[in-house]
Amino acid sequence: MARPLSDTARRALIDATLTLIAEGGPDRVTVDEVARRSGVAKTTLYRHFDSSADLLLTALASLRSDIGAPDTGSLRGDLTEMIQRFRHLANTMSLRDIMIGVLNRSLKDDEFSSVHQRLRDERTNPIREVLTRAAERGELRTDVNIDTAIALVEGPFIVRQMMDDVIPDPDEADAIVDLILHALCTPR
Amino acid sequence: MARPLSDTARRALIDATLTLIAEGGPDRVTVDEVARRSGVAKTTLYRHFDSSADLLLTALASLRSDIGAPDTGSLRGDLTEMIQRFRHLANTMSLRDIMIGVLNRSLKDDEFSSVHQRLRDERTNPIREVLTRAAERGELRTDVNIDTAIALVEGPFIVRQMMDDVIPDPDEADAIVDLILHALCTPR
DNA sequence: GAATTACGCAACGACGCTGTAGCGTAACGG
DNA sequence: CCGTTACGCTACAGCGTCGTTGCGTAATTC
Repeated sequence: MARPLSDTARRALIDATLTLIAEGGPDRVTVDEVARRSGVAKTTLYRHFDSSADLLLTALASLRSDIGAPDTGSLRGDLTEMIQRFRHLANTMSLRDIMIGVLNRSLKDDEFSSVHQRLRDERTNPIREVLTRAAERGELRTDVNIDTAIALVEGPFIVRQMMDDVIPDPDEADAIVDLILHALCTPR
Repeated sequence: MARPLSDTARRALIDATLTLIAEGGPDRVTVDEVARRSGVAKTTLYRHFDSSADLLLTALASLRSDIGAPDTGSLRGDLTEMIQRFRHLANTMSLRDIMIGVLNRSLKDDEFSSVHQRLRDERTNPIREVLTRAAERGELRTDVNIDTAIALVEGPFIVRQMMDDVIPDPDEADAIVDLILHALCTPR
């Protein structure tokens, strides 16, 4: 009948939430802080979202960490390009805090498991794609399982980022790629 | 002069804390629950420990996740054995919850960073050891950097455990080891 | 055996956070 | 232009957790 929920307010809320997430992961998001930063009253926040979790999950749903699958013509080229994009993404937001925060919440809340799953897919799908193309080109040995190969590719980078809080520099990335290619490719 | 702090109470507290940690990670540890399970009064808990964090850190300090470095004579044998031990450890306690929980706390508390660091060392040191021995035996290519190799070895398992919540079964483990050996070893 | 002090218990205060109530104001739809 | 309803504000209730207080009891040291 009368005044509808303002889309501006909704966006401001989600934007503020995303900013907080990007700064330090989900744990840094509190309704008071979101309200303060967005300039939207807390009461209004609850008119737009059922709960703190609802807001957080909605914001996370619009958090794109997609890295895409390049097609340079060689597996080495594709991997190097993907690592480059990954480095850029990790410099844009505190990817580590986000992953750890989401992971931690997913221990207790299935809704967050889905978010984690989606983030995981956005990371592995491009790897699967470039590996599949490499296989079609005959670059890969025929006895390698694709899922195992994916774990081998992303593993070292996940470990360096999550465990050591270090994003491999280009040199180290090249060294890792070398090892990966040795593992996966037909000897020539 | 008179009655000293009871070592029995202290142990009961730490044991209860460790049990809770093993069950579901640090987040499951609350002073009330520790007091309840240990049968020790909460007031007594605070006579033994400065704070909840103090108790938790003390308990974590006595949490051994050491996996040791086997010496079977071959890199393949060593890795397979280590994976076996890892599987056993992960079945004994909720290793994933612990790692994630510690990691999450380490985002905000440096004391937990040290714990994470120690757990990390207990995991990587054995790998370093078996890799070094493999290098001495001439199994490894001479151009592989040891730290890069470590990341390559543990990466796939960390990913499978932390991200997928799956502990590789022996078959998958073997497949991963095959890839690792292809990456690291001299072609023969 | 006496002095000292840890222990258990129950209750409570403090803190950070989520979510709500009441009310005046202003924006939007008919 | 009028009715409806979102909005902002302030204050507050609720919840889970940590940490404390006061007190009676019992263990341990000298």
